[in-house]
Formats: sequence, C-alpha cells, structure tokens
Amino acid sequence: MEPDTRSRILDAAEALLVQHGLDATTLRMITTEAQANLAAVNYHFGSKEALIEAVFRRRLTWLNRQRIAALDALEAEARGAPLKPRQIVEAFFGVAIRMAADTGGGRTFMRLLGRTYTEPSDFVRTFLAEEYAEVITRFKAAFFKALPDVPQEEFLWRFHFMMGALSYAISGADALRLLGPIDEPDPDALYARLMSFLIGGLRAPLPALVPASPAKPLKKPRGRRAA
Amino acid sequence: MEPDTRSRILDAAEALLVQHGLDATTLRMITTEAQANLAAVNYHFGSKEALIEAVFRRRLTWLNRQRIAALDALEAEARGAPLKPRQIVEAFFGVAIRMAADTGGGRTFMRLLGRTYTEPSDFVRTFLAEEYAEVITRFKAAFFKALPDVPQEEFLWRFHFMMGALSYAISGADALRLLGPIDEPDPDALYARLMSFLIGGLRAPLPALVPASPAKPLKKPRGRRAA
DNA sequence: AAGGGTTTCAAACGGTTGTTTCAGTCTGCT
DNA sequence: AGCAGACTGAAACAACCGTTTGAAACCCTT
Repeated sequence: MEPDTRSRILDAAEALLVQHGLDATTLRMITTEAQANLAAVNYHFGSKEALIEAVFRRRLTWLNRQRIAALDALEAEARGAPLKPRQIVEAFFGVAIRMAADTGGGRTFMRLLGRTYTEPSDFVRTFLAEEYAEVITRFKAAFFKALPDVPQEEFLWRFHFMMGALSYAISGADALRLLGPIDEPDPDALYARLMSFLIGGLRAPLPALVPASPAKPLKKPRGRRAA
Repeated sequence: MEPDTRSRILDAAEALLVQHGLDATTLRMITTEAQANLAAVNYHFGSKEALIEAVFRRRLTWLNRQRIAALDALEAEARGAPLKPRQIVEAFFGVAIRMAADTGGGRTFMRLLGRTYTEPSDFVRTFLAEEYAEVITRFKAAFFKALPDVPQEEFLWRFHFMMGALSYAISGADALRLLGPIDEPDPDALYARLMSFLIGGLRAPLPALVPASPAKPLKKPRGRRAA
C-alpha cells in the first residue's frame, strides 16, 4: 500500500497476467488486487493495452540494456577477436536467468515474458519486436562471428530452440510438475543446468541434410518409416 | 461442409484456438467458421471448456499412443538391453515433429499444443497431466535405464528443456520472425535440426555443482561427459 | 484562505461473452 | 403414414467486459 497507485497497478497486473494470461486478466481483477479504483487504469495508462505494454517495457528495456552491456564488456576485452560461443550464451541467457532468480518482481516478470513469447497477440508482438530489435542484431552478429562454420539459418534455428529451453526453464516447476515431483530449483543450479544444456545443443554436430549436400554421412537417409 | 457438424466445429475450433488463444477465441467465431449454429457447441459438447478438451483429446491420445507404440517396438527389439538415448529421443520427439509436419489438422494442432503448454489455464493443465501420465512414466523409465550415470533430477530438467525447444520448434516461424526473416522450414530439415540440438543438449557434460557447493558457477562448470 | 491541478471515486455506458430456451426440421424405424 | 429421437435455428438471458463521465477529495503553492 505504500507506493503510489501507478506502481501498485503495475505490480498487480504483472502478477495477474502471468497467472491468467493476457485476455483472461480483467481490469477489475487488477484494480481490486492493487486496491485502486477501476477507472485508475484508464486514467494512468489510457487503456488496457497500454497498461500491458507498460508492464513489459518497465523491465524489458532494462533487461536488454543489461545484455548489451554484457556483450560490450566482452567485446572490449576481446579487442576484435571472435568471442567464444559460451561467453555469448552466458551474456544473453545468463542475464535472463539471473533476473528470473530475483525474488522481487523480476521472477514473475520473466515467467510472463516466456509465456507471452509464444502467444501471438498482435499488439504485444509488435512492441516486443521493437524492444528486441537492437539486442537481436547485436547478438546475431556476435554469434555469426564466433561460429563462422555454422550456416546462419542453422544458427537461427538453434537460437530459437535455446529460447524455448530458456522459456521452459523459467516457467519452471509449474510445467515441470507434469514430469513428476521436483523441488523448486536453486537459482545457481538452474543456471548451471541450463547453460550446459544450451551449449551442448548449440555446439552439436550439424545435421547432415542442410542445403545441397549430396553426401549422407548419417545413418538414416529419409525413409518414410511407420507413419 | 461435408463432415458432420461436430467435426466441423472441432476443426474450426482447432484452427481458431491456435490463432487467438483459449480465451480470445469466442464461440461465435467458431460456429461462424464451422457454418454451424451458435447453440450447436453447447448441444454437442456441453460447454466451451468441454469443447476445448475435446479438441485436445482427439489428437493427443492418438499422439501419445504412437509414442508408446514406438517405444514398445524399440524395447522389443532390444530384448531388455538399455536403449540408446538417441533412439528414445527420436521416439518421443520424432513422433511430435512428424505430426507437426502433417499439413492436415495435425500441424495446427501441434502448434496449439506447444502454445498451451506454457499457458497454465487450470482446467487444461488438469486433463493434460492426465493425458500425459502414462507416456511420461514409460519414457522416464526408459531414459533412466539408458542414462544410468545421469542423476535423475538432472535428467528431468533436461527433459524439460527439450520440451521447451520442441514447443518453440513447432510454434516455429511465427515467433522466429523476431529473429529475422526465415523461410517456412521443410519438415525434414526441421526434424534433423531439432534432433541434433536435442541430443547435443541431452548429452552435454554435467554441470559441476550438483551437491552443496557454495562456489559461484559463473566461470567453468567443468564436468565430465554425460553417459 | 483561496484556488487550480491532480488524483480518486461511484455509477453508468454500449458491447460481447457463454449459456439457455423453445419452436422447428430432419431422420429412421415399425 | 406416423411418430419418437436426434439435430438445427433464431432469439433472448444474465453476467461481465473495457471505457467514459462528472462530481467529490486531495495536495500544494500564493
């Protein structure tokens, strides 16, 4: 009750959005939870969409600035030499995991983010793309330079897969209960686990069939096995 | 227009759910698309939730039965010997990718599934757990046997990460546009890409800190090879 | 003390949601 | 033919949605 109405609404919205999703979270839920009047949302933010955008922007720009700063530091130290892939992975995903470990709002926000990433609500996707634009170009360039022998399209897919693993790592125990009982993870352990998985996947041998590659060094050609 | 109303509604719902999400898809959208009357949903299924459950069950039980059949075949052939991890991965994730490649309903369904997996709508999670129960126990057992030197908790997390990668692989180009322009993937190429990524991640060296280790894992986890 | 800008409040707005109702149509059986 | 049971149709239901309104309450400078 201490902070002003605007912040209380942001916090309440963040918590409720991750729990119920974008559409199922109503302004009445939010304002009740925030102990504010219903009209306060439209007064302070203008609309529900604008509120959601503010919830994302508040933490996302900070997060991506952190990533860029981490990359800057690495590149400054390397003096033009290509970085090691593991360093770049740590800069990009490590910041996210570390933010997700924050027991304050950061944790619930990262869950919300991982959740929304697959949820193609048009207006969210729009400003998400905008918010990610710079960090994506920077890290793509760094990765391409660090992995010159990996075809770029191939790498983009692996990056995409890594994002999926990150998303699940963060949404974490909720979805993992499906696999069986598991204790809430120690953040450091989660960090180490995800890192070794990501780097294992990133540096896996390339699949054999990429563009026009007539040789088939791997076992299975492409049979229509039991369909 | 050929099939009966019930099937038309299921198909329309499937297509619309993946596009707009569970809450944002209205019964009026569905019945309009299916060229059926609004009341038909409640007549044939009882409620919107029951409709959604039917949409999932229709393909999910088939999918998981396929996975179990694939595992049965592998185990019969191995005659009690542990399977190779790659075989189990192919049995579990290969079936999913192959279903996602189906240009008929299978493809849109798999997108819906990957999308819903992070979306913790309580009632969906309930019957999803129920629907997955058998296949999870079977594959967990097979993996534990195939990877005897990987701690079980460690493996469960990797399995979780793999599910994340699968989810993103399927929801695919939608979310990937964020990374830059990419062509719609050839299903075979996607299969090969995801497989090598997954197996690379699954067999990555174990992180070093599993027991109580107060040291910060930021630098070198330095582990042995898994399995 | 007065007054102006900012913030809160209760109430209402039009619109849309899932669900229900009930009269009508179609189908197949004896 | 006739009639029961399965299905479709149009219309209405209460409940809830996001947003707007206009009047109170608050805060701060002069």
